[in-house]
Amino acid sequence: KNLPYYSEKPINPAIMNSLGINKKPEDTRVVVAMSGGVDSSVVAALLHEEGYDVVGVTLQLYDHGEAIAKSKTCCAGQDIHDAKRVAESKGFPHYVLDYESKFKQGVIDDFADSYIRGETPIPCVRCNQSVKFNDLLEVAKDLGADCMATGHYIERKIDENGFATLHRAHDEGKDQSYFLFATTQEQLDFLRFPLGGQSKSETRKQAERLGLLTADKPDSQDICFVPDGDYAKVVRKIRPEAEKPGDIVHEDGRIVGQHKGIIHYTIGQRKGLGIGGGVDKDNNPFYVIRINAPANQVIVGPKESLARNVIYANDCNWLEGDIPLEGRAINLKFRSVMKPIPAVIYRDNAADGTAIRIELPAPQYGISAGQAAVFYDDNRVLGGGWITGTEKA
RNA sequence: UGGGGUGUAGCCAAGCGGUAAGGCAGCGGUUUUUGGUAUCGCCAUGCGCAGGUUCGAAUCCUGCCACCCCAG
Repeated sequence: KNLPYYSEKPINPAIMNSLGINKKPEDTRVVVAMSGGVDSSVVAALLHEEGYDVVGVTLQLYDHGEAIAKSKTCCAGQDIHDAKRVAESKGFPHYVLDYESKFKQGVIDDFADSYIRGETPIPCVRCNQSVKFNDLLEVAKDLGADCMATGHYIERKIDENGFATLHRAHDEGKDQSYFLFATTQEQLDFLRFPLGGQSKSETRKQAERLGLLTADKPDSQDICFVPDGDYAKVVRKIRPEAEKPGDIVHEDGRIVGQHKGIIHYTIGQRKGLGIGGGVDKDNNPFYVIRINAPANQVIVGPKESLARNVIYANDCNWLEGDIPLEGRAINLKFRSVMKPIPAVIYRDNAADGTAIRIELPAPQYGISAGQAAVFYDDNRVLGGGWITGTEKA
């Protein structure tokens, strides 16, 4: 499943429509994944304006009662109504699919279990990976679509051989490539990201020009299914047994405080530990260095103790022809908001072929298992994997 | 109850007669479709308590209290 995949038929740009399909727009059916926000609304309205056979689909992902009041959400409550009204106003069909149970199994449960293991999950990647680019994409195919478009800020380009490649968005501030590293070549062949080449402000302007009621909706942020920023509450609800208080242990072995339960912490975290001065000589702040889930301990230490120059990752997705065997120089992001840094990846032959070792020339801080390591060649997305551990060599 | 020491914000701590540094923690803002980081701002009308000296005391004096150490 993680083997490299190539399109059967290379695309000839000369005869393509704007979505890269060799048909007239009116004969091209495109399913637009509409979250209820500005971006996907614009995508749908724009394609409809171009004359495409647009079908809007919105997934209902989680509890609609609780989320209605929250403004920066997607895929629930008010957002579903907004998507529907955009479709109605433009006159293209729109469907709402109940994916609550799939979302719970594929995203929310994984989120909780990851925290319980002492990791730090990225539900947004899981969501793209499972519900959106797997399940919804299948639905789109069932609907007879030629492709599926989303409002993600990421660019899909056709290379000189006619194959689809992924690239960071032009609007660097909005680039979502970090959250889409798990997109497979097969999925990429079917997907379209019309906003990847434009800025958010352009999208807003288009929304206004098109008269969309979502034009002024705030950007979504935080985890969509966490209503008030209290993600621990979500974990607690699913796994009530998960929140056991325990010791905060200094890396030298001293017990320096009590924690509220491992799920409240992540590697690199400084705030919220409640450990005051006098523990160390210089009153330097403490950071979470490690989370020992079996012992129910949070291990803290000075910032230097966070330094790492080796990262291990597995379940890697590769969008380039060859899965790198050894010593491929790439640029790395292990956080959504960071400038890519140089690194070298080595394939781990001992594992199933999707595990790798990453070496960093300069140490980095606060890298947590459960997060993603995403690889770039300049702006091209080469793929990425899930961080399983780190090392100070 | 012989000797010595220390008592400054939740914690560490500077100041040693001129009107309370700094750090940690905490709180708030900014940044951000993950956690987090980073960054900016706020945070002691009062220095164990009570008197006294002085124009002026956390700083000097007296008494008391508390804790620590060494002797018992």
